[in-house]
Amino acid sequence: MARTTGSDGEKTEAAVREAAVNLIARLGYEAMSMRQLAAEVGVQAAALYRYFPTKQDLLFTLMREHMEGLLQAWGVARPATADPESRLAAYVENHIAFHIGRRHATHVSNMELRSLSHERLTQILKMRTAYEKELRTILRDGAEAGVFQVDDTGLTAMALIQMMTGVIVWFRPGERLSIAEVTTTYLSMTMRLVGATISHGTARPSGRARDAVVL
Amino acid sequence: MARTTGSDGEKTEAAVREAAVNLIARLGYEAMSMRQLAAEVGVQAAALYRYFPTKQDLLFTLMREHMEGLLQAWGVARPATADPESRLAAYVENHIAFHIGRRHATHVSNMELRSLSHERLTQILKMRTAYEKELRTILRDGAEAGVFQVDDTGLTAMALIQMMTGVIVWFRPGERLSIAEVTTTYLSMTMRLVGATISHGTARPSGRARDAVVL
DNA sequence: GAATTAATTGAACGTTCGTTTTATTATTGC
DNA sequence: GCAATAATAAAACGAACGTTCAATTAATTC
Repeated sequence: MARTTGSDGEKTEAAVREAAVNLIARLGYEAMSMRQLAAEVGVQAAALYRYFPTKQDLLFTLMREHMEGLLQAWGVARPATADPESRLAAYVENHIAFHIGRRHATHVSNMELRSLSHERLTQILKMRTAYEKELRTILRDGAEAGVFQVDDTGLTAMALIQMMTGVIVWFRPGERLSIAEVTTTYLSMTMRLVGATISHGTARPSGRARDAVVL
Repeated sequence: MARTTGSDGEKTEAAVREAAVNLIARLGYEAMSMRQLAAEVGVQAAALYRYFPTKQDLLFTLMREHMEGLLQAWGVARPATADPESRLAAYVENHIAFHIGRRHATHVSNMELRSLSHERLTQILKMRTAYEKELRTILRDGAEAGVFQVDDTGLTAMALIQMMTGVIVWFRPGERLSIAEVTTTYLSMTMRLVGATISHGTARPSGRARDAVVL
């Protein structure tokens, strides 16, 4: 046999991407074989090479598009406000929503970096650094404005991102907590962690509280 | 050739363990071949099977001993005090010190769980859960005593552990920050995150501050 | 110093891997 | 409906994989 009835390049490629994200997230990139992936799509292994020249090209494509999506999502969600607290809240909300919505892809992007060539690793890390820099800027602005109490901007940014991204490790949709509840709790924890004097969306308690949260 | 002069089973096994931790951390379990590991040790691949019956047995041994070490370290560091703040501080300090000291082993234990059989995965997760439960207990005690402000004990415990363990991703000994500095900063962030009314080791500011950090 | 045991080599086994090549069939454009 | 093109199957490639086995030599025991 050769071309099958109803076969369509676009649909096959989309099916390959989706199956690849799921399989790599579950088994790991090295452990997933091209034959396994092909079987999941309902196709022979050779057919995959019409869409991705090598296995690593497939991985890189998934990762690059994930990072592009993350940066784009933040570009849309980023508020016009100068207020650091609102910006931090928007960052947290966008980060959690995006990562919960794409748990598998996030897993792949975080866990399989070592399977990329040096050049491609650099490309992905560049995007990641750009995304993290956005958070550092917010933290620094907040610290300079006196609304955040931050010992070390870089370290705090890393701690926050690790904490937030960690959601995908234990969160399962439909279990005890809803996405909204999780987001609310993480927002509270974030605001306390950076020593914000008020919580986002709450009335300002007129000043006196600030010093109390200073370590 | 056969047995080499000066060969010693104990030394070889120790060398295999050390090389395996480093190689798996760098390349991943699936990507590391037994021949590669043997070469690193300076031995033929067949010699490895004198010490570990299969590749997965090797991985499991590394992980189990890592988790046992973590639980044991906490058993030693755990303070006799009932004071939740001191206990939390001890937990954070022990966690960070242990994980920075064994970055590679931690990497392996966190990233290669999916390469274990179901039965062995269960064993490792049981130990991990026991360790995490210690933190949840501290947080609950603190919340009940009114010295911590915690929305959700389980969620907060996960967030804290993700945050702290994340240190191994970016921390490199000898760079900008010392272990002591990192620990101090993480301790501050932790105490703020849980809404502790005072910081560990600082004089108590006589009460009035507590409400200020409530979200 | 002979017998036993410990430690390792070297070669081989069957399997699976990513990938390439060639042939074949479905779809599309004229 | 015929030519061109798109999408796949089927088979094969050499390389690498985890693992086993028999042979061999070093160290230990008596």
